[in-house]
Amino acid sequence: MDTRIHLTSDTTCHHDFKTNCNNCRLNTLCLPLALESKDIDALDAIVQRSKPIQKNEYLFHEGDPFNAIYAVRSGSVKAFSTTDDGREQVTGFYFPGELLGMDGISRNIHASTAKALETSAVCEIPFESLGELSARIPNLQRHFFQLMSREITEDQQLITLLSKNSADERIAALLLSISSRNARRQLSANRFRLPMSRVDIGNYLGLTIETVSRVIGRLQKKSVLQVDNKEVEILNFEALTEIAHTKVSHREAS
Amino acid sequence: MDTRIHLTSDTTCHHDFKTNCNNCRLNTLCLPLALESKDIDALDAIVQRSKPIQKNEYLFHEGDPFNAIYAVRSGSVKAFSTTDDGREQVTGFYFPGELLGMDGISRNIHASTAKALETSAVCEIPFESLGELSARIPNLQRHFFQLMSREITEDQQLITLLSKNSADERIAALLLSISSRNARRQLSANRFRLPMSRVDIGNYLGLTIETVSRVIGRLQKKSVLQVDNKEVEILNFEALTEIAHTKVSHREAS
DNA sequence: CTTGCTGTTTGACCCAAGTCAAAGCAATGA
DNA sequence: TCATTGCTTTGACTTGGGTCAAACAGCAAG
Repeated sequence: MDTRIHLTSDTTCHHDFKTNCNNCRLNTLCLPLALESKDIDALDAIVQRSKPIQKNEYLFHEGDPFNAIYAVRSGSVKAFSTTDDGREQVTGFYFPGELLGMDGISRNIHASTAKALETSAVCEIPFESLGELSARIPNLQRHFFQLMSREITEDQQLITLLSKNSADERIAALLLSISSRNARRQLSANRFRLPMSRVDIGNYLGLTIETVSRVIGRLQKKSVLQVDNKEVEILNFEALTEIAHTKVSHREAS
Repeated sequence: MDTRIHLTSDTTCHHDFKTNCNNCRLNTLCLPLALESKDIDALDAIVQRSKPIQKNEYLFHEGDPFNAIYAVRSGSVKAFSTTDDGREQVTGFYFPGELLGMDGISRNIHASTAKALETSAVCEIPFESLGELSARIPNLQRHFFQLMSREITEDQQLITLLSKNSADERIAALLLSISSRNARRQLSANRFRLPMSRVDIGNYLGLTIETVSRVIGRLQKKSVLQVDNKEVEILNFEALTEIAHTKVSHREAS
């Protein structure tokens, strides 16, 4: 049998209520989506919940053996990989209800490092067990395929953003992405706190911090945003959307 | 006009011998990898082979209902998506033994368009059947998870390339990628024909055709490459590798 | 052969974003 | 209280690669 230390719901006693996938507020976003209650119980049985991890703590490192994928329960996490020459590339920010670590499946080794941007709680989903369960629950298999596929399409959107869009467009697109992910969790789409630093934003979007800062300044001057350090308020949603989609007259391709 | 072609197993009679996954030269690269012979037969039973598709014909279009993924058997294919404002972003080039179309799983609609760069043959793998088969053959499920994960890691490498590297580095990296994929298929790593146009290269790498042309010119002047239109010879592999990894003194991040 | 079409190369110029430098502004803590 | 440390902002300057334009090369059709 499985020799991993088993975290029973007992270890979650620190919390006010017994956490499980069935009563998790995020189960309409996360892996349990579209599962029947009994299937959620089966999934729940393999999911391990840990006590919160602190800001700047790591969930896993690039090169670590891959055993599990992770779902963010609260807080936020950034994933990044390190290039040959030691530079980092932030490949994603993950919010509650979102899954990370799927890039480790291909070589059975984590391809990126995951670091908490703030105090966060995560669910660990052992991949071996998830595979077995998927083989028995077609809906789970399909849904997991879909989540991996979504990661692919999101990466491809980022590729397009980096390849074709100006600094202003990139920043606008990131803010809109965060906004819509907030909305998905019933939080304000117009007012939120950025959990990541300017450095992280710049790194993610392929820009320097100076450019990030200047763009944000520019958007404030245009009354599109109101930014106080990490607190963001979108004053003009329309305008921001407009900026994100502005076509810079590139020549047509292929 | 819709140039899509209809794939039925009947159409494979045109070939000299019965093609199947078991005797396919690519079965050590493709989906059958690591399957036992009888499992390969099961996979083979769901795979549909078509007669070759011509240059510039489409395999599927962005927005089409998603039913199958595709494996390139010969030739080459490019995938691209179209942005709101009508510009294209090439998201990948696919060579024999490589799978494409996995970005369609998430929304059950193809997220990109696939177009043959030259006369090519592909295998169509109905996704529904692949899911069922995966549930019965653990190795197949695992391998397919791995192939999707590889797509993710490769997209993330492209993200890093676009976000952090100069034009020279991007071109060098692409050439090395094509070279190593050729080697994987027992073809020359030093001499090959680029199936895609300069426009496609530029589009993929986030550069204009002029820049692509200039960089290639520069690499020829340095005797790293010998290029005649689409024919490429790598004269100095070391140097090319060096160029691909050159650290442009960016400031450190995060 | 010429004409037209499509893709590639080359040159001259320009600008968005990178670089360098310095100042501002929290938060922490002795 | 005032250093200390780590962001973030702002300004002045530079540059890689984009833009525009023109020439060139390959190839198919007439």
